[in-house]
Amino acid sequence: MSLSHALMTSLLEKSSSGYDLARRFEKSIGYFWSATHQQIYRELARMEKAGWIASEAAPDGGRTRKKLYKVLEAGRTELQRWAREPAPLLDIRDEFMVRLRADAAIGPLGLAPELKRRLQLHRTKLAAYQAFEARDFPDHATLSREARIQHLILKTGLMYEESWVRWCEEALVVLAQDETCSPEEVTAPGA
Amino acid sequence: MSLSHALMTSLLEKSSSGYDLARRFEKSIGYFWSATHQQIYRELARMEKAGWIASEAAPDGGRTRKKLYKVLEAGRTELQRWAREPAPLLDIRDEFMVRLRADAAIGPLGLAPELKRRLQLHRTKLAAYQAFEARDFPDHATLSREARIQHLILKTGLMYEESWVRWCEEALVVLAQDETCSPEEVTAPGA
DNA sequence: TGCTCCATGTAACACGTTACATGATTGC
DNA sequence: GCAATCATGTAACGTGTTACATGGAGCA
Repeated sequence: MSLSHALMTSLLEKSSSGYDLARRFEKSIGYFWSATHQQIYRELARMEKAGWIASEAAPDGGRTRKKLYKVLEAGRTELQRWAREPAPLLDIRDEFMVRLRADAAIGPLGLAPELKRRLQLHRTKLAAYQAFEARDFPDHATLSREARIQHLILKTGLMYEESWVRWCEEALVVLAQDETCSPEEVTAPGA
Repeated sequence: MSLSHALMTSLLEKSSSGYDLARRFEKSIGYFWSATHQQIYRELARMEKAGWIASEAAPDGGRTRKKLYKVLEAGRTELQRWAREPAPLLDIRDEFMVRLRADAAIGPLGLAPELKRRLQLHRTKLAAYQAFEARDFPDHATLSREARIQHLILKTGLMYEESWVRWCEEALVVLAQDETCSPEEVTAPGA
C-alpha cells in the first residue's frame, strides 16, 4: 500500500514525530487520507528498518520521548520510483449504496433520516473546504507550481462534496415519493 | 463490514451460486463494489453458519458442484436491522492525490501520462454508465419505486465519472504549465 | 489428449481497526 | 494532587489480496 509513501510525502513537507503525523492525518491530510496513530507508528518503524527514514530525539533536551523523523535519500528515491507507477482508480464501495439497493429490493426501510444526516455532513465539509480555498488560494494568477498543485488537490475535495450535496438532495426527493409512511409501519413483503 | 449485506442484497434480487455472485460483482455491481471470489466464498460460508442464508445443490441433477444460496428469514431481518444503521461516509483515500502531493513537494515527476491514462479510463466508464442509463431508464415518469432507486444508484456513478473527467482535464492543464521538460530531466532538489 | 471454463476451496499475508497499556508533561 | 494531553507502543482481530490447489464439463 501507499501509507508509507503518504507519510514520507508528509515528512518531506515537514519533519515530524509520529504523534504530529497522526494529528495532521486527522486534520488537513485526513480529509483525503485517514490513518490511525497505530498504523502510523507501525509504518514508521518499518520505514526506518528499510532505511527510508531516520529518527532522532527531538531537540528538547530529552524532556520528552518525542522522536523526529526525516526522509533519507533512499526514501526520496523510493518515493520518486513509486510516484511514477500507475495508481489504481479508487472504487466507490459506498455502504449507503448497498442500503439503497436493499431498500429497493425489500421495500422502504426509512433511509431518509440517514440521508439527511449525510447531506448535513457533506455541507459541513464543503463549507470547510471553501474556507480553506478562500484563505489559502485567494488570487488566481500569481501562484507557484506547488501552490497550484495543492489547490488542485483541494478542488478534488470541493468537487466531491459539491457532487454529494447535489446527489443527496436529489435522493431525498426520490425517497420522499415513497416514504410518506414512517419506518415503523414497514412490513417485510416476504414475512 | 458489509460485504455480507451486499451479498444478501444480491441474493434477494436473485438466488445464486458463489461463482455467479463473483461474476456479478465483477460486472454491474462491481462498478460500485468489488470483491474477489475468495472473499465471497468465505463470506457465504460464514453467513450460512450464522443462519442468514441456506444452500442447496443446484437443480441440474448433480452434474456440477454448484450450490444455490438463498436468503433465510433471519438474513432478511438482519439486513433490515443493518440498513437502518448510520453508514460511514467513504473517504477519498486516492493514491493519485498522494502522488500529486509528492510532485508538489519534490518537483515535477512526470505525472501527465498517468493522468491521461486515468482520464481515458474515466471516459470509458462514463460512456458505459450512459449506455446503461439509456438502456434501462429510457423514460422519466413511469418508473416504479425500485427502478427509481436503481436509477439513483446509477446516477452516483455518472456523477462520479463526470466529475473526474472534468477534474482530470483541469489537472492536465495545471501540470502542462510545468512539465514541458521530460521526466528524465528531473533532478532531486535535495540530492 | 489437452485446453479452457466452471465451481469451490485452503493458506498465507498485508492492511486497517479496536482495545489496552505505559509513562511523562502541562495546567488547575 | 489530579486530570488532560502528549507520546509511544503491544496485541488481537477483521477484512482484503494473492497464490495455489482440486476436480469436473465441454470442446477441438
